[in-house]
Amino acid sequence: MITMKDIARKAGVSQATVSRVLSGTAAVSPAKRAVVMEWVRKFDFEPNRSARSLAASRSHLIGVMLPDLVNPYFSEILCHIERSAARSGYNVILANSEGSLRKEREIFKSLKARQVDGFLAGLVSPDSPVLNEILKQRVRTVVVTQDYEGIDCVSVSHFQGGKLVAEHFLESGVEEFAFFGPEGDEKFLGFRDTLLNAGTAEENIEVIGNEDWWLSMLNRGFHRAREYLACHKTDRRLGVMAVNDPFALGVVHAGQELGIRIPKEMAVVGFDDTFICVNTRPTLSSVSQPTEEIGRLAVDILLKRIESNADGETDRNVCLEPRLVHRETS
Amino acid sequence: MITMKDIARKAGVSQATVSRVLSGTAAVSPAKRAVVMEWVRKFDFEPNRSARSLAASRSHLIGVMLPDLVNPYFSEILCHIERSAARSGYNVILANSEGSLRKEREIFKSLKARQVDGFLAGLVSPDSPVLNEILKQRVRTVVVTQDYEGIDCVSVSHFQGGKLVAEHFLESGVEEFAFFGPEGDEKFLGFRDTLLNAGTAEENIEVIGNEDWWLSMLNRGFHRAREYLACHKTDRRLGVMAVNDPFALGVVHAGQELGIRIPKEMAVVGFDDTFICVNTRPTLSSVSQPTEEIGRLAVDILLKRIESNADGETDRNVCLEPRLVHRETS
DNA sequence: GAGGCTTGACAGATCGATTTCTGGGTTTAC
DNA sequence: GTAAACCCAGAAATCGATCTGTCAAGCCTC
Repeated sequence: MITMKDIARKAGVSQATVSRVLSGTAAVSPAKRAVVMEWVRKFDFEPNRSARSLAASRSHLIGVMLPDLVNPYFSEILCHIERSAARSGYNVILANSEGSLRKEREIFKSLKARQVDGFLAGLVSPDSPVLNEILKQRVRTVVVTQDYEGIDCVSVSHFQGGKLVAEHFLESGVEEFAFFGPEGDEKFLGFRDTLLNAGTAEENIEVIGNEDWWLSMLNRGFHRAREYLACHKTDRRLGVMAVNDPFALGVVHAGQELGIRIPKEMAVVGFDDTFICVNTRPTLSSVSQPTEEIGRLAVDILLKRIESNADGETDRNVCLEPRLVHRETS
Repeated sequence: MITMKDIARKAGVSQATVSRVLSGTAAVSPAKRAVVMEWVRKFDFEPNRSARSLAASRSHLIGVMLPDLVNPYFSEILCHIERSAARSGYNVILANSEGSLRKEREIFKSLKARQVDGFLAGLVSPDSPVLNEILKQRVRTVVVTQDYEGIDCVSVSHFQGGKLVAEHFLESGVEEFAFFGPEGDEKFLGFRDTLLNAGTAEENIEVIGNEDWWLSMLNRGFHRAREYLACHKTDRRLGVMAVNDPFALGVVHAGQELGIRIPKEMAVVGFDDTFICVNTRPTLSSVSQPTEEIGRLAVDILLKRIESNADGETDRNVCLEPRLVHRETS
């Protein structure tokens, strides 16, 4: 392997000078700079990043931890994160917590040991043990898709999203309501609050799938939905809100199999407005989140923290507005 | 930051001993080992990976380069790669080439500088400039989803996949054929070969979307399909094979908008059999690729190369068989 | 109990960069 | 004309681990 020392010897300068030329941290005379650059080009030299990280204690690496990689919502965010990071000369080290708090902790620990300059994390739940670490400022982190006090966050108000869906259902004459997803989810709270405030009776709001629902979302969603719908015969119009699009698709699919007419007898609204929505029949109504903006902003905020060493400042908490995209399932 | 030296001092042993305990490379007496481990736990110590990489010239990092992250096919593979790697104590550094040869080269160069122990790469095309680098064994690489001579590859025979679709179309009385995707694609070759061998006239086989089709696949697919179908009125049954599922969905969607009955007037088959297929109406026929196996095998092969230092051996070229999954669009 | 072998542990070199310290040579200032 | 300021560049320390060389201690064996 070719090192800076080699370049220095070839160019007849000291190693320090080569370093200065490459990192641009200090002035070097044009003449020497040119000689160095020539040899750098000749050998197609790239400085060893491990050595660089060690010496400078900056890795130009950001850790990205997400609870799921197959859900297109996270894929999209990941994609935009990677792009923004690459543009700024950072690489992304990816880890999937698969919805497990244990893995979340392990990942944090191991990536911290990798000297990542910062984290972008979609957390599994508000009970996540890594929240403490983040709060203690042990690792620079921007949380994506959730919103916590005292931490940099880029999120969409899920509460607001739930509210939008509830309002939409109420306007369109839905009388019974179901939420497919975990009860503690903000969007459910927004959904329920709005319904209750509008005078809906508590017993007309049901929650399905309140256990660990992350893995094999799709089949689970479909099967739970079929189960539920099969024994829930009624002639009042049902409105189902799902925790995400794949789940909503499972519900639609199950409904179709059982001969339930959509949206006449049952309205379904998903969440995240992933690209699936427009490519399914009927097209799926969903709550849209600006994934590009989320990814881009998260990286921006994190890099600003990193590069200005601005830890003391108050948290930059960006909350974007969701939008209900009304399509054929509602 | 707490280092091995600190642990050594606390435990009253030398740094080397701490290193041995942690990496298990040499024997240490149970007594000392216990003392060391105690302090490691007490401080929740993790050795600095940059330093470790530098000294051992092993990073336990693998670079994953894919041409697209939004297409669920790649998401799934990525997900399985990440999981397998994590299980073996490796982290994944992710880069998206976005279908650009220039980016592919840059990514390779920069990740090589990061001292990755190896690469998993889905290449953009057989002209990719990084193929040379790989062949020269400059970087240990396993190519996923394509098959090249003299390189470790894990792939599915796309040719065979195309053949399956062609046979399926022929059996079900399709008379005109279209392929949505780049002409050079192996699956198209398999598709066309089979058709020609069966006596189909060349002018009944059309290729649409022969330019750079990677970006914003979906809208492109839909619009191109609508364009094509609108001016392609005929009463002979049309069979469309698409280069991937999102693209196929675009075709279905376009067909529906134009009032074309599916599968009666037009049969559509996608590729990759991603989870979208079963969650769209009509359900989408597709050629299935075992993404889990691909991801797992790719990691296995790469790690075996890395850990046994077995560079000289012949390439391990795994070619998996595709399977046609027949659903409602055909 | 002397010599050979194994085992355990330390000191120190090393990996390949960054960065501080230092000093020679120039320019600016008064 | 001398002092102060400044710019460049080299030597050497440093980052935090791994790994080699060395030596002491313990255990057999004869």
